[in-house]
Formats: sequence, structure tokens, C-alpha cells
Amino acid sequence: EIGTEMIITKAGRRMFPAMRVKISGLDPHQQYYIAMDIVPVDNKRYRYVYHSSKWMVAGNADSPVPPRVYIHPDSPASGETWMRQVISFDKLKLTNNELDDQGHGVGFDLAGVEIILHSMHKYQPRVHVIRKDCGDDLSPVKPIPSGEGGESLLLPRDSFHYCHSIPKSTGNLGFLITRLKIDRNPFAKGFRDSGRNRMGLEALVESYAFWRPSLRTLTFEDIPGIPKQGNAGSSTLLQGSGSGVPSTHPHLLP
Amino acid sequence: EIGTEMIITKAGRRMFPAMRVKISGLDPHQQYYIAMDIVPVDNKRYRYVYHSSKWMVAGNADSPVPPRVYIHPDSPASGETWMRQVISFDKLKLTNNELDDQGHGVGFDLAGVEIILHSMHKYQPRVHVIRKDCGDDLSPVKPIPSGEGGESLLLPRDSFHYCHSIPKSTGNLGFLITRLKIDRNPFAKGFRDSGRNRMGLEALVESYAFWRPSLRTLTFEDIPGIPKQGNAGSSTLLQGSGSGVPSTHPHLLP
DNA sequence: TACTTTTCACCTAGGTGCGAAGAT
DNA sequence: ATCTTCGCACCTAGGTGAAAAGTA
Repeated sequence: EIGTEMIITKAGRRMFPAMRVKISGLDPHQQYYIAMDIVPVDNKRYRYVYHSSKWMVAGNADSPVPPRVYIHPDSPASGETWMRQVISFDKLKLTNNELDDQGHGVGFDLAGVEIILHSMHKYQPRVHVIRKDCGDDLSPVKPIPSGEGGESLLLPRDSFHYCHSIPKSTGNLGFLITRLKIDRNPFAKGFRDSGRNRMGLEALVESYAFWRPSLRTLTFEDIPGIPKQGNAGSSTLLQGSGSGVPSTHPHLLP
Repeated sequence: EIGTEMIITKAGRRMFPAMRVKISGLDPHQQYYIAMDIVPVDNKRYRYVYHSSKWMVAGNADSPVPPRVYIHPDSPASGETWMRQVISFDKLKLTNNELDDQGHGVGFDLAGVEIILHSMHKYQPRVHVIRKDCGDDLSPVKPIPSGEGGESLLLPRDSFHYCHSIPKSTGNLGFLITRLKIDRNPFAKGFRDSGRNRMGLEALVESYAFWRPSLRTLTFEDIPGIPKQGNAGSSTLLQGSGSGVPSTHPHLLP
């Protein structure tokens, strides 16, 4: 529904906004897994500076966290099935706690749902399309076996700053994100204002232009035929169907 | 958890007790659908006679209802996955209302969850194992394409009387089933007596010997190799791992 | 009379932000 | 000072039987 900016307030809560993609160009009769992981954009730690309303580097990154992969629960499914619908990753959860494994690490099934991130760091989510016959060693607690002769492909998207809770220093931005979460999430209905305040919310969204492009959903094309060489770094950036906004724009988070 | 005796009290409620089976003898690396349907045992309509505590024929069966198939939500999965766990059909729902289609008939996906039965008739549930490459025309609203050259197999089980609500004429039996449902279903916790009444329940269960054998779960063997000839009527009855109680015993229900 | 349908309070199960308290 | 953690009230979503009302 929205893009990739997100916030999370307690270990294991869902990513907000959830990533949603539309995929085309698959072989309709081939079975695929579709998975998501989230990789660091750089080696830095950030803080939000109130008076300039910007994220600023605040030191080097913390030591890496155990890699995890969210395998879309509809996996495996045919290319036809994947292409027919918008693929939503709304059940994916984020945490800063390496210890709580929600389905990850139980050993069997692909039920892992929680990805570990460092708070106040910058990340980039990736979507992977993996042919089923090449997905034998797919696991929620191992990196995706990328680059294995064209059977795995990744689709970079906008970057974002992950925060485990909304820093007070984010001011209006934090307020906006809180209101959006309340407005868009049915479970937060208890916090909604009655009616007319909605008008103010729309205006607030407008004032943060960077938020708008993330409202689009992306369509990726020409997936199955592209041969892969090397590994993660050489991933092909595919074109979005949206408004052409640069996808590497450093997005916010509250 | 229990066997096949069941009751339902409102359109679209779950079958009680849920059917649970354990399967062995599959090809571990082959993909299978597992499905369940419920077929009439005879052409009769029944009523429960209070003074003799028995089901008696009360006329001919009503006209047939649209056939539906419950495809186990874990489908498709590998033989290894199916054999590793007890396969529970606890999400299957029963109804006497042909009009409400819970996921059935929406056209795509195998999400149909509700099977239509005639109240006060006698039925037999069947479990089907279908090799994935033969399951193309599998649908929640069509009969299972049985007998297509060994790719579909069915496993008869105990019969039962379906009632849409518990007839008062069932007396102690109806009371027993109500108590069992309250005792075993977490959603009915609000109706449980505090503690000591449990003792009386166990005694009541004992007094209905027919109920006990249904507590077992069945293990079916030698599934993949058996060639099929003909159709439904010629289905192979496979052996249960339980106490050897005859599986055609006319079980209760109120 | 005998079964069916509706409504309702009461559960499970789980996703929200809030605010107080904790940690560094 | 700044971010994290925990308990909480408040939601969605959906599965129970009891009792009342409907049907034939």
C-alpha cells in the first residue's frame, strides 16, 4: 500500500508499510519461491537531527546480525499464480532482538517470519524469485543461494532507515508516520480520531513529497531469462512501473 | 483427536470430531494433494429413537447435494512432509445450506472449506491422495477425478450420522457429545464446569464403548503402488493401525 | 413435536499505539 | 538525553454453546 519507509515498536511487529510488488515475465507453468531479505546499504549508524530534519551519520555500523530470509507463505506457486496478484509481504516482521525466533530456526518448514535488523541503520529490501527446482537449500536462516546459474534473481527497491521505536527527535515526521499507521492499520482503529482530522492527515502527507512515490507498486519484468553472474552486489536493478522516481532516494523513517 | 462421529449446529461450523490420519508408504520426493470428501452410505433418512437408543430408518434419502471436496490446506506437499505429521482436517466445515459457499466456487485457488450434507443422513468420509502431476483438474466443487490410472486413491473410514443440530431425542448421547465438544474445544472454554465434573465425563465416555475406538488415528500403508481399477465403488479399504475395531460399525452422532 | 435459524455472551488468537519504567 | 522494554486497553477475526424464535 505504501512503500518501504517503516517503523517498528516492539520485537516481532510487522514491517510498516508492508512491501507490495507485482511481477510479470515469469514462466506461467514454472513453480517459484518468492522471498524477501533486507541487506545493509552502508557501514554507518545514523541519528535524526531535529533542527535540520535529516538523517546524519553517527558512527560506524554495529556488528552484523544473523541473516534471515522471509519466504512468502504462498510459496511455492506457479508463475501464473504469482503474476495474477499483488504480492504482499505484510506478514513479515522485524525485530532488533536476535534471540526471539518466530518460526525461524525450528528446523523444518519455511515458516520463519521475522527478520533481524539493527536499529538506526540503513537498509534495502530485496525480492527474490527462485525456481522451485533450484530451491532445495532454501532456508529461513540461511542467505539465499544467489547466483547459482540464473535460478535466483533479486529486485532491489528503495532504501529506508530502520528504527525500533520512533525517536522523539523525528518531530513532525514521527508524528506523520504514527498517524499513517493508525489510519491504515485496522488493528489500530482504537486510536483513530473521529472523521474530520483525516483532512489534516492528507495535507501532512502532501508536505512530505518523498512519501508519495512509495505509494506505487512495482512491476518487474523479464525475470526468468536473465542470466546471473557473480553474487549479491551484481544484482540487476529492474524497472518499476511507477512514476519513475529514483529508487535510491534515501527515505525516511520516522 | 477423536474419530468420525460428529455434529454441527450452524451452517459452516467445523466438523466434530475432526478427522486425523497418519499416512505412510508415500514416495518421499513426490508431491501430493491430500483431500477429503464425504459420500452417502445408503439411500435412507434416519431418526434417533429415544427408547431404544438407536438410529432407525425413517424414509428415503433426500435428493443429492452438490458435491464438494475439501483440499487439505497444506497441499501440495511432498510425501515426506505428509508422512512426518498427523494430518488434521480440523478446518473442514459442514453445512446443510447449499447456498453459502465459504471459498467454494470462487473459481480460483483451492480454498473451499465447506462440504454440504443432508441432515439425518448417514455418511462416510474419505481421504484421497493425489499425485500432483495428476491433480490439474482438482477443484473444490467437482468430484475427485478418481480412478485415473492409479494417481488417485481413497481411504474409507468409519461412517457417521450427520445432524445439523443435536436432536433432543438423542438424550444421554446428545448430552455426551455436547460435553465432549465443550471439553475438547478451546473456543468453548466458557462453558466448562470447574474441575471435578471432568470425572463424570470420563465415566460417561466409558459407558459409550463405541466412542473409544474412534480416539485412535489411522495409519494407511502401501498407497503409491496400488493400481486402481474402476471407480468409487471399488476403492481399496486399507488397514488401520488402531485396535482393529471394524471400521464399518455404524457410529453415532446425534 | 421435532428440527432449524438467529442472536448473543464468551472464548481463542493475534496485531495496534500508549505510557510508565528501564537501560545506557 | 535518548532509545528500549513491558504491561495494557483496544481493536480485528473468528470459533463456541445456550437460548429464543422460526418453521413445518
